[in-house]
Amino acid sequence: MATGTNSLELVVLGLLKEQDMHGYELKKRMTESLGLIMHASWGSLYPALARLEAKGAVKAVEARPAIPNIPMTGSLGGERAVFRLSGEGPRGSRNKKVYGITDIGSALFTAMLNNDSEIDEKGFAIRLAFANHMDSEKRLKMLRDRRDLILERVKSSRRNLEKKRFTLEPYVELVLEHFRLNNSSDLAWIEELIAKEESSMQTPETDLMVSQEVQDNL
Amino acid sequence: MATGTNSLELVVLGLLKEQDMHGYELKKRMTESLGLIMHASWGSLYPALARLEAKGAVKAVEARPAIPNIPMTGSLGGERAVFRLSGEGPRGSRNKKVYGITDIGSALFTAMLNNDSEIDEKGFAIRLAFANHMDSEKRLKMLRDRRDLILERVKSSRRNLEKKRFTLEPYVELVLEHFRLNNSSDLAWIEELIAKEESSMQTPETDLMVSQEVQDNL
DNA sequence: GCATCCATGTAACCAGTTACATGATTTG
DNA sequence: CAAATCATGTAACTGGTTACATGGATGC
Repeated sequence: MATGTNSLELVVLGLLKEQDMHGYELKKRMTESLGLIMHASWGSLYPALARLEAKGAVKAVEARPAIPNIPMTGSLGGERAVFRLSGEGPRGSRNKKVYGITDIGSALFTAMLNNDSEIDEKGFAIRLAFANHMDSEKRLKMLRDRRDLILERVKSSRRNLEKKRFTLEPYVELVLEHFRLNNSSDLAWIEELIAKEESSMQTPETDLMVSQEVQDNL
Repeated sequence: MATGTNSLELVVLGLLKEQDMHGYELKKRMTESLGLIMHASWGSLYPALARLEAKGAVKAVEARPAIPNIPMTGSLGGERAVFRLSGEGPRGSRNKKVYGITDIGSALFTAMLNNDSEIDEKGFAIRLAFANHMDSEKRLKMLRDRRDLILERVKSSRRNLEKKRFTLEPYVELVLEHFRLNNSSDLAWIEELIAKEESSMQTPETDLMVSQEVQDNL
């Protein structure tokens, strides 16, 4: 069972990796930055958080540390600040349940992100959105898999159209044509990403994303 | 609840409108002609058929009386069915259960097709695919609604990007950019369809919105 | 005569939705 | 102090999925 393909949990973990947040904030942030890609309703977000908490992937923390200008280094193990921070979020804090990601959560995030069995459009977009947390081999593999999948789909559609023994209704033809165009455009985009990825592999040093990843794993 | 916007049922009815079919055939046909747009699994198709039958929207018929225009290789099956069938139930010669659409089904199809509350991408594509069964006013309304929705989405995304107080991860930016491009392309396509629809309507005295837009374009 | 398609269905599960229920805090 | 917004959650439902169970027909 590829039960690890829960996109929402992946996104929650990905956002909590950046900074501690409570549910409401999480959703706001989600729609603000990823709104075009995906969205979540309260009825899915809170249960997702509860599931993650039950797994030990996230845990409630007392307060949110100030938005770090510099990536934190020593946040592990030590108690988070018990004191109120003067310049914190726009609203005061009570009743809020601020979540932070745990080591288990980080591991789960990586596992979900690297889980190859994801195939659908949205899942791909989400994984790609967090692709700076993957190593470039995995990234490349994901891109190539996606390309192959689309290619296969297009080919099979063309095959079906050729051997078709029936007349398509006019609007079906229209929609199909548009979908084919979209597929081509997606394909071109992915090919471009693959090319970029490949060329950047040949100059492995000074890769921002890699160094970020290294930082994350510390 | 039964009035829901069930895409699968809509498609089933739409296909049965063309010709009588049994479940297996239905699915084959579905993936052959609409494969890029949607797909169904056995576990969803057969229950959908059962639901439609329970509603009286489809019923099992003996053989396929069918559409004479489209040459089919299924005449052999028809012969056999006629041969074996005398007092038997609607369940055909083999174990096949050939379905036909009823008047109720036709009405349901129209109702679903004209149901405005549909908003998501797939639902739109499917409705558009069967848009030759809508009258052109409804078609136009659907197209405009879709255009407005995408427009709104793009605007809101742009708004969020402007006021953003956080740094987007690099790949998020990348994916977002692609989604924005896709939205633009969709938008252009829909505008084109709208224009075509308007020009083919040629009933200037009735539709206020059309005349307004025509004025704008002058 | 055995594999492979054709053909129909059920059961368990899954990720998500809408609608509901509740209450705290801020602001005009 | 009322309205809006912030904030968290539950319940019932929806529209699917995969895996399973079964068996007839075809073809090699």
